Amino acid sequence: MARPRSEDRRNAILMATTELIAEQGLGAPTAAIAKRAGVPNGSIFTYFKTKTDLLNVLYIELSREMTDTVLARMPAGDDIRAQFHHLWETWTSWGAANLSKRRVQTLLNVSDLVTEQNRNTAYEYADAVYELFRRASARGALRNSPTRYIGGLVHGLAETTMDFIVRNPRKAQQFREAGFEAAWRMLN
Amino acid sequence: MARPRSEDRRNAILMATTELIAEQGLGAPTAAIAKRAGVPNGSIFTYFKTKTDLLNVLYIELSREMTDTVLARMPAGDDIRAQFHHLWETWTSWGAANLSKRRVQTLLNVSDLVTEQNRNTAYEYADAVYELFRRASARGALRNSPTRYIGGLVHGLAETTMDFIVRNPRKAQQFREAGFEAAWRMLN
Amino acid sequence: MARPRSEDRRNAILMATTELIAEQGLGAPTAAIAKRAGVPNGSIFTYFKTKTDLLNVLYIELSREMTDTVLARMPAGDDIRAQFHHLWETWTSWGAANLSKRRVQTLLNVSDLVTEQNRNTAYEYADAVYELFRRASARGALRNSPTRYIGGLVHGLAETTMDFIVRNPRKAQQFREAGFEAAWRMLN
Amino acid sequence: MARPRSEDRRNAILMATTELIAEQGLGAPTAAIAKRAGVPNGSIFTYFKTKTDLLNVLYIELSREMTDTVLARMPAGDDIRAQFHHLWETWTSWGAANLSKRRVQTLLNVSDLVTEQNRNTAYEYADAVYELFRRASARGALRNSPTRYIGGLVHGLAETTMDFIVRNPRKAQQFREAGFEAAWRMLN
DNA sequence: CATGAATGAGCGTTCATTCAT
DNA sequence: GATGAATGAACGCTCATTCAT
Repeated sequence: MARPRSEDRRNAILMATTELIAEQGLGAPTAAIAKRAGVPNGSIFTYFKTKTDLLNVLYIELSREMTDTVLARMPAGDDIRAQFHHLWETWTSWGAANLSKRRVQTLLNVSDLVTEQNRNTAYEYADAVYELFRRASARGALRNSPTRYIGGLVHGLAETTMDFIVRNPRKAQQFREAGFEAAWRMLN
Repeated sequence: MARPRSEDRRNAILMATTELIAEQGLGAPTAAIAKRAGVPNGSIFTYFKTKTDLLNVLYIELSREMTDTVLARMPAGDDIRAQFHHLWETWTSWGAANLSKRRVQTLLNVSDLVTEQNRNTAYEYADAVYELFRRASARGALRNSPTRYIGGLVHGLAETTMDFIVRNPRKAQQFREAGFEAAWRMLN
Repeated sequence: MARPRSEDRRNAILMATTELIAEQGLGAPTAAIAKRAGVPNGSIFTYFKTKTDLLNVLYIELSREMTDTVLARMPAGDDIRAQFHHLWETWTSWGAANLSKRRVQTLLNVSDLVTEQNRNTAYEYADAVYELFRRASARGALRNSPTRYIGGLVHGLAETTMDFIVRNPRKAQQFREAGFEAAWRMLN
Repeated sequence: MARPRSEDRRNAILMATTELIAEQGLGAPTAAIAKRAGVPNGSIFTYFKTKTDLLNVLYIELSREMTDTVLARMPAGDDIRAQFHHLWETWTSWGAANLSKRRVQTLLNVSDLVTEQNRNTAYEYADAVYELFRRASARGALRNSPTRYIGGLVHGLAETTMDFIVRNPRKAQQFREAGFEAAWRMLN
């Protein structure tokens, strides 16, 4: 009966958080976030219990968005190279096009604000991605390594590749292709 | 020219900084660092102009230590695989044995506190390392990629490998070996 | 005129307030009180104009309950000692059995939230009690002192006695008896 | 070698705290206290770790001051009535002359901010006072009651008496005398 | 130079009250 | 009337840096 919580406000806060964290780091003040989002500073805390909670939610949402992006329109069938290629392209494209989101992910990944539980949740959500890694590496040097380790390795390569694409966008295609080939060789 | 016991203090501060940043993140208060170092809190600012300056110096010192470590006892001659193997072993061993230092490096790498200039200085100091990467990849998929990019890719793999070694020390050798083989394939 | 289930809500709020103030002090948030009472937080302000108003009402209700308690089954007649004894017993028993209510009274008594007017209202409601004090002290050292002062003195003794009973319930009877005798001597 | 902590500043903070707590209650903001004391608001926390700590220190200091006051110039010898009278006079005089301090004591006494340990410290410091109570009541109704309980009873009487003196200063002498006589009878 | 107190802007969070639904 | 989100001033406390001693 009362005014319902507004999905828009919640999203505005999450977007503002992404922008400000990207600009100023994890220390970005909640008051500044609120201002950017166009809400009074107390409202942050009606939508998120603490700043840490806000950042955890953001972490989850960004992880999901990234996973959804790389899995969307994934080629069906058995052509693992094509599938891995699709993943690589959509991943690096998303990252290059979403600088703030990626920066926030990077900062949250190395911070100790995100709970282990939420890290696991994100991992599980990306199950299909890891399954792809596993299949791609089934006959290579990593065939006996934990899936999560393989995922970590690919993640490292993708991150570096996105960094260089962003720093030198004109050579984006070269980085993307060289990176893909390097990753594929690593797995095989 | 003589700096009485200054050098000791300076080092005490740098070590304390490493420990506290590793424990508490970049927000670790200078006063706490001073306390850990056993020096009065004002002293930090006689040895380093600002906290940012202190962190930049630390970044440089850690980079150098790491570079020195991987280059020490590097096999001479033409056996690039042996050389890369030596680098991989010393690197991951150093990282697994110096948790705090590595954590600080990670935090500083993603922070915007370290100046571009200092990042370059560290890069240049590691020249021989990058030269090794270049030679190791001279005939592979990355043969036309910038040396720094290649270095970034290897760095990503090493980081991931150290993370997993630390998290599961009993399988250290397996991660180290699988990681080496994966990196080598990536380069070739 | 009919107030549907209002009376229930009002009482639920008053009870919840008693509990929470006892637990957390006068700073207990209205939102927490509402939650404890099982009503939406806005409801507090439909039943009470402000938090201060709520506390004033509570003060009055607690005062009345206490007065009613000590006067209930009061022996009729002229035996003042018996009457004072009845009052002493019921008072200290009520206090020992109603920790939260007594704690709230204590906090409100020393706060400046309760209006002078409401303090007077409570005093007047307890008229018969004070009259008993006056008669009990009619020939003692306090014979010329204001009734309210005498009441204050007895109140102080009763409070201390209840504190000690609560802290050491196994000796309740000893405190109650010694306290009674002490009070009686004070008055005579 | 550095600037030493200033006893003056510390005292200024304690005095300002006393005044502001008396005026506004325990919720008086530390910033307002600092302003009143003429120090920057951060200074409060160089002299006291937290607001709670400040209040605990204040509690102790006020307790000591009161104890010192009532014991100063205490008549030597065996005349217990004279000694108790001295205590009663100095106590009620001190209380009537130090409104703010007494108000703060009252507020702290019922708050849960003061630790049990500090309450005990204050109690122990007042040892000679309690010893006097014990002797004064050695043959009365309270002869078998714990000293601390007896002290509590006397405390209640003194508090009430001071309240009435303050509210009606012209009758101060009457309250003081009647109160003394009442207390003495209670004890005997 | 050594020391550690001084400084005050800034932070995350709370909360009584209002008011849109 | 019932509901609970909206509001924003206020709070206790922190901290990099300065500077009196």
